[in-house]
Amino acid sequence: MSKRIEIKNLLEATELDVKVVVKGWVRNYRGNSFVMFAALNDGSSLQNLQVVIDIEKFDAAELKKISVGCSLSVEGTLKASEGKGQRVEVVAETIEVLGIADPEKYPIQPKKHSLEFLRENAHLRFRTNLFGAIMRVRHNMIYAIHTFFTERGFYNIHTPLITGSDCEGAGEMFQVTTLDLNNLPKTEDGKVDYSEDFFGKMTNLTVSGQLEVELACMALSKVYTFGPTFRAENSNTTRHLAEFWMIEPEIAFADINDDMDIAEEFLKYLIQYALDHCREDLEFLQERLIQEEKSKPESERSMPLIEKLQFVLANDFQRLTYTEAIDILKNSKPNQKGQFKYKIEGFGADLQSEHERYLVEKHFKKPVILTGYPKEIKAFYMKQNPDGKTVAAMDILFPGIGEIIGGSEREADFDKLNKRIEELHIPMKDMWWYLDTRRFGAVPHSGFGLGFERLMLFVTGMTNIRDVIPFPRYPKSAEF
RNA sequence: UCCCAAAUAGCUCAGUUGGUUAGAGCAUCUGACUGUUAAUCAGAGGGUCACUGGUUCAAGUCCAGUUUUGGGAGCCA
Repeated sequence: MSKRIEIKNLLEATELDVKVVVKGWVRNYRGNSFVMFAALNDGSSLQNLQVVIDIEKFDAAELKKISVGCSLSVEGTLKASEGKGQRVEVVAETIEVLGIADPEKYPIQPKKHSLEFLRENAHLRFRTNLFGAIMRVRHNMIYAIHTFFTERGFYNIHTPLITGSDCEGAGEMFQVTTLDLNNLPKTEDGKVDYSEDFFGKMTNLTVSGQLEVELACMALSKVYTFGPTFRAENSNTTRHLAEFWMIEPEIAFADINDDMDIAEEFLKYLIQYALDHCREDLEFLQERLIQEEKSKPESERSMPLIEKLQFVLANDFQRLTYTEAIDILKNSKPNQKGQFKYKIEGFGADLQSEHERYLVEKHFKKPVILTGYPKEIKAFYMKQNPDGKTVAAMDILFPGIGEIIGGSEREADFDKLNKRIEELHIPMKDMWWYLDTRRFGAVPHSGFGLGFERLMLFVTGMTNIRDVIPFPRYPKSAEF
């Protein structure tokens, strides 16, 4: 007998009445004392394949082993379905139960489960329609990211996950050590003696690959890093993870406008790719959202998922400066009526998520790119504008997500960068290598960071970031 | 970390002003039914009411602490 055929291919097959081998997991099992029906799924498609089992032809003890969650290998004939719910089905001739799933103990039922329950069973949640769809979309987005950059002459640089610099400034870090925590070597003044540690110094998991990818940029011109990043912030929200994946391109000879152009093109490319390659899964996700929002009043319901994605493609992102945004917010109704928790008084205010949401969801009603932030609220490496008070930073704000991309033109001038580092008292003794990019052949360059799971939230319409990554890591949670 | 809410059967939930033996639907098990679509119908089993302590004649219900979960905030991607 031939090799197994993936269910996706069988469902699309035009040649019927042929012998096939199909393998997968039973999603549903029902019938009567004469004929049983097993809905089989192998992950190749959202759709299940119906396996028809004529009870007379099989050993009763073997059939008894079949239940929801078990794995089967089936040989049979692909036929036009006699029933109404599907085009084709496989009439089984031999069935082997590869692995049983005790129905008293298997937690995934053929019904809707709460996302909380599935998070507690994250090891099994892949076996649901929802997480199958999410993981297929996730894979397609990963592939599209590499395709986008490859097509444009970018090189993928693997930046280190273990870093010896402690001044990246992007958040709290997880320490990496092989020292015996119960018996730490100490220096004469009583501090931990890191010269005894594996790397001979204190090391952490990276919070960003940007500084390293800038080094490669100063030779390869167009580069990107796409890897996991780690933040030890104690943040418990639907938008933060302790371990998440970030895409950080860095482009030589590009200014802040080039940076915005490519960031917008990038996001639109990824959304278009999802629409072109994940249609069935997106339709499923859309339907799920519609069902979920049925309890809400009509005015609070959001645009259907696919329509929302198409809307983003069809419209230019609204570009404006931080100063212009402050003006809009200052004069906005909620600000004047005191409906904002943090009132906008004028230049210098850090925008809170309520303000970003107002701009994106109420005022412009589309994605917004904000530029020219006050230097005080942005990172040290951003290019200082001639006005002496703002930097060439840009944030892309998406509805429902908030900041999806943060980027900037980098300060290429050694003296200006060094002065900023001194002003902020950043400990740069371990960062001599970064400053060398400005000492030797510095060029204007720009880049940005896209939080991959935030993109996934937008594309899938999911609302909790813990549901768009296979194994979420967040405070008090590293079970699976 | 802060604010608000919640934790009852495998799952989703109900449980009145504190008062006999804590309920339902789904799932599971048994049976019925010749093609089902989250099949249907009948019956059965299934509970340390998150944990610890307190108030009370009496606590799933009230109080305190702890843990976990959800929503929001901060930090950010």
